[in-house]
Amino acid sequence: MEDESLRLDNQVCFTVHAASRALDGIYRRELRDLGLTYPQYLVMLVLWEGGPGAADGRPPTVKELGASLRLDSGTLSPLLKRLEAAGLVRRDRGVHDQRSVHVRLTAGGSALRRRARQVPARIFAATGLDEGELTHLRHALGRLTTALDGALLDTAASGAAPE
Amino acid sequence: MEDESLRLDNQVCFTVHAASRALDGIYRRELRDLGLTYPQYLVMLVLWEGGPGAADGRPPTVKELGASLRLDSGTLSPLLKRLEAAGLVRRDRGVHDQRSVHVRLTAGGSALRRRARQVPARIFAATGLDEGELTHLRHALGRLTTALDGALLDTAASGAAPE
DNA sequence: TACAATTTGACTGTGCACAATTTAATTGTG
DNA sequence: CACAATTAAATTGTGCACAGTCAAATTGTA
Repeated sequence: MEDESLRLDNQVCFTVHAASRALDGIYRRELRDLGLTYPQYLVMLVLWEGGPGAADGRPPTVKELGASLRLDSGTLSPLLKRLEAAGLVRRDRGVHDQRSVHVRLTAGGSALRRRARQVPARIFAATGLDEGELTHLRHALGRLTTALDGALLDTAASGAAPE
Repeated sequence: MEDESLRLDNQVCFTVHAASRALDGIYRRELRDLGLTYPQYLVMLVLWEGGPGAADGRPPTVKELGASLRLDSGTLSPLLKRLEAAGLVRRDRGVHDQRSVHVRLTAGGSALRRRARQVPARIFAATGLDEGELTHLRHALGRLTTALDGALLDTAASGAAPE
């Protein structure tokens, strides 16, 4: 047989994967009435909060949205177009820098916030965990993600050491 | 402002999502040489273990594979076709039940196991967590997934209670 | 045997995620 | 001003995930 700890990390990876999909399933159900998917909901959350540049009155760019949610343009561009088609956001080229696309809520997009208010409570209930467990889980996953991102930066090095 | 615990669960959901993607990125790097994606690697792991019906000498069906990995045929069918195209597995209709498709390793698929042996250790190292933390995380995520799956079964009920 | 119900897997369409490339606009430098 | 380098989005292609639908095969029952 093999080292138990090696088996263990596979299982952890699997449970992270499974939990992510289970969470996606719950959000799918809770957001169906709002016509949103989970990633779309995340984008709307950021916009409802005022966006990454909430300090300024300026609406956030695609790049800023992507940075705060860790999504790239290949994911965000079509997603934002769908939100625009649904009448929830507007996309306008920047005045100063024509490369930038600023994303702002429409009246309909802002109005949706009220209907989305009950979503977190329902998700919280579905998790079956209490506040302390969620906090602990959040910290553990945060450390995990930070470590993984760090490991991913050391790309070229750490070549396959034989044996 | 709002209840802090409501904010918290959104963050947990986000960290699960983020951790899942970070993990996917690490696996992408570690499995590139083997020509596998993470879900494909999971399928190969199950097959290397002998499959869900390891007790019998019988190779597992697509349905059995899906049950053990929580993947449905819409995901598994094309995935297995890619593994077959890569020469790693063979798919044969069952003799007794022509509806079933049995999946078995080819010689190449079995041989790949040796090259994949070092993968778990590298992933384990990349997580930056020790065995105890991984165990704890695994249990917490397991409870979370179980609760979410349970909540997902109570679909029709729990209608939107207003107020 | 004939037929309805169930089971199984494939197929289609939508959407997320990421890598790689492309295009357009800006900035820096001579 | 001209031109190279950089930056921002969009686009393309591959693959995962799931809902919904479909066809084929089996099973149960009359």
